[in-house]
Amino acid sequence: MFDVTPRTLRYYEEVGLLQPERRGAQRLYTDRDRVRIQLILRGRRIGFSLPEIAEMLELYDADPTEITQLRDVLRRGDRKLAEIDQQIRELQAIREELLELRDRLQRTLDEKLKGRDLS
Amino acid sequence: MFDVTPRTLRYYEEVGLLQPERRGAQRLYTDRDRVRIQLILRGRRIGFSLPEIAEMLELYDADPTEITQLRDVLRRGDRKLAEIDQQIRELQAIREELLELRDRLQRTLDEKLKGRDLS
DNA sequence: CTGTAAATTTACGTGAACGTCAAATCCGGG
DNA sequence: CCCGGATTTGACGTTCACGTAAATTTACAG
Repeated sequence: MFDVTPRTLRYYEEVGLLQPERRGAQRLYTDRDRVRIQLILRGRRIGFSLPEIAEMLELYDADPTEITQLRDVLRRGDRKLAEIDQQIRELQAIREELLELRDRLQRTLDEKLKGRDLS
Repeated sequence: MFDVTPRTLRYYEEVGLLQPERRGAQRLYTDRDRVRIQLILRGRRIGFSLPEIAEMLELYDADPTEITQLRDVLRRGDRKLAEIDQQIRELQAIREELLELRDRLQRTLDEKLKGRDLS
């Protein structure tokens, strides 16, 4: 369904990212599990480690009854947001550089083509 | 200087990302090397593998004399750009979700505080 | 109940990206 | 030239995120 092997799902369970129900010995992945799997895979695609992803998932399923706990979750969420903003900035920096490089190459290509026309 | 161990630099050299000069047996890291090191580290921070980073570095130091080669480099650069744009989009998606979550938590915190005031 | 296909468990293997440690080598100062 | 500290060179170890193969166990049609 998500192009993921059973081994991977069991590993995610092993490290605490998933807790599928059991019907006897078989694992039952609920909608909640499927959502979490998608979040995990997206996190992996952008290079987060499984512990980092775990931090983010904890933000989601935390049901903080205590005000101090709630403040704590908010603080951790803000830290994560700052990290992500930083990462976006780094990606945009690389993007800018690649665009510059692209323009340079494009110009030298244009020159070479013009030179060829004149010959 | 960049908070990186000698072992790491030698490993990057081993896999072809760096080619520092030698004064006798000692490695001499030039400005060019230092720039490359920064690019490598930035790539690592945002989760690129060393082979992926190698691809990008090749784009920089390619000096394509042949027009076909130049077109090829341009094409590879565009592919990389597309990947990076995709990654930025995924990060922004996560960012949006975290912001939503943050707002929800903030609101329940506000309610709890209001409830406490009234008691 | 029984065979068998599927799911689980257990355990070892793997590639990437370094860490770590010892041995050898180099290199500048006296 | 000699020596002590720095650098280099293997070589093996480690962690993460799974892959893989074998042995069990389970589930279910007939």
